[in-house]
Amino acid sequence: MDNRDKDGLTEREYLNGYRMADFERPSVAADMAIFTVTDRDEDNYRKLPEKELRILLVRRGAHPYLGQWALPGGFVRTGETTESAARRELREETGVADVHLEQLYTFSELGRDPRGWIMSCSYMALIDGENVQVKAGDDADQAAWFKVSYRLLREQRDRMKDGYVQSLRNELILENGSLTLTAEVEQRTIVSESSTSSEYAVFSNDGLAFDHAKIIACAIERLRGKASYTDVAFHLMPTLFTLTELQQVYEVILDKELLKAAFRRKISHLVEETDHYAETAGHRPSKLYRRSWGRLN
Amino acid sequence: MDNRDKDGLTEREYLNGYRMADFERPSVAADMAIFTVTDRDEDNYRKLPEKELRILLVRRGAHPYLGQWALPGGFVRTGETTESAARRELREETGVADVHLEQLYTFSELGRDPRGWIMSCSYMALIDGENVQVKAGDDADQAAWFKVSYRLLREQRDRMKDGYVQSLRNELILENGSLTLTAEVEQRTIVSESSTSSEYAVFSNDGLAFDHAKIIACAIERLRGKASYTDVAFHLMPTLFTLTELQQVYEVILDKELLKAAFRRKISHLVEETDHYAETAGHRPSKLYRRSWGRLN
DNA sequence: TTAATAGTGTCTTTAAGACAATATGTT
DNA sequence: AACATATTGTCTTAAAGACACTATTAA
Repeated sequence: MDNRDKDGLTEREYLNGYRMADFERPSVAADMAIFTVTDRDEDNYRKLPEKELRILLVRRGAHPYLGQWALPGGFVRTGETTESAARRELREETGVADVHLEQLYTFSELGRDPRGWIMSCSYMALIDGENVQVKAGDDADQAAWFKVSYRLLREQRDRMKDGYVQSLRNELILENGSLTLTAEVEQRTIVSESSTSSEYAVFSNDGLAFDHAKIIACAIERLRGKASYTDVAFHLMPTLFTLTELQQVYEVILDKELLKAAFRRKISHLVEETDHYAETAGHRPSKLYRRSWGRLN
Repeated sequence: MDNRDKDGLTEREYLNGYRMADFERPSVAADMAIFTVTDRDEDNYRKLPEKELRILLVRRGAHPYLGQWALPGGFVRTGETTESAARRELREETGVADVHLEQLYTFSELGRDPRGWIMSCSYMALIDGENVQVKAGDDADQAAWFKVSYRLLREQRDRMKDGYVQSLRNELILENGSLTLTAEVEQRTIVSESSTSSEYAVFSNDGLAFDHAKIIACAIERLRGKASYTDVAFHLMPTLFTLTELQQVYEVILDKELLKAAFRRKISHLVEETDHYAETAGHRPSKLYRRSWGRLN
């Protein structure tokens, strides 16, 4: 380890004399798509409540994008990793510490923030519905949970000489009470012999700050993807739950109905019965299950 | 849009007066795991050559990690996105422009670079074997293609009160001629009711600079994952190829043998026959296929 | 003819889709 | 009994695994 470089310096000597080169550096922010699933109030008390996927947004009280809604987030500070910055913001915003957090993507397009050169390392967080301490809906921090809808509007595929271009136009609708934010996000994928490249473009955008519509689209697609081949969705569940609730959570994530019998077969090895039953309401009560740590695959 | 903030400023006024806050900012590098697949020379000319997965590494000519091997990469400069920085480095390093490039993960652990606060936004690139202009093996830029082997050494799962901890210890071996770099990378996943978190730790490391063993592990796992449910692997193929070659490429990526009949069924809708045949060598010649742009799913 | 690979056929196993039948609470 | 959901059974369909058989070339 006392290798010497072309100037005859050891590593220690080199580093002692090292000044971080004097070029401009970007700011890096950690922004988060925090999801939870909640019950929608049901008029008929004998019917089961429907589930809704919700995301936490914060109303901006300062320029830029004053008054618009943004993902919770903030700059990564000295001594922090992007993940610890995300956790700090999460704690500040929701008071919850123990949540599922995973990195999504780092956005670095020029001009994504009018204040200057700012990258966003984005994260997805999942919180179980019962842990959602309010701080939502109240006006304290101007944070609120928005119901999420993300649906394919148009699909187009154009054949090229050596490949094709595929455009998936999705409509993102975020609702909180009478407040509705909408955006159209297009995912354009160019596939050729030598490469596949995919990027998001925001078409219309009503009420969302920065490029956060892109980040939200990216998060939803990640959530859908992982829900179908991993067990992340369990992080949206409370400790005890019924199989119907579990299925509803999958359905609201995937935005698609599932067959009951097949669903139960598929997740049977991930859960185990308990002795408890759901407090019933006008019909046969269902067993409560918990997540099983037996042998998963 | 002439919203005024609490100081009575419009957005334009605010931005004109805005100085990027004076806290320290990180440097951001773009580092790349560039893969290709090449033939191994075969002694018996009647046998088919085996395929090898290879990765491009660069020998460091300066501190830190002088003399060790690193992923190609460099700092993101003003006016660049992380992706354009990656493309620039790729062009400088290989001369190839049109390759498959996808973002992997942003590493930001403190101390990952002794020079200071430096994040790495990592990318995976795939180049088809025939496009690999040398610049490999030659000593020009001290860049070389290393054969990749990444195998599970040990798997362990410890049950916890509300979850489990899983450790997957993998051995990474990179070979170029008589030069061998090795590292043991452990992926530790902690699964609890409320979260799943996964991180890499490097145990032993012989010859790889920085935390690049982690990045390489991450890239290999991404490549394996995507190969099994997308068609990225085609980006490692030349325009015309035999089905056996295609299968070999899948096998070398997944590090596992596949059944011929099943494999052909599975990829049949992704390829189309041509009139050409492989130049034969002591046995029945095989048809050449090309990628099909018909209807993919 | 033999070595070696190319290409296909088919039986089995497993998982998913579809849908119906039965069970058990409350009102 | 009627309502509403819970839970299970089973037939069908589709995909994957396993393995063997036939085909075709050069040496």
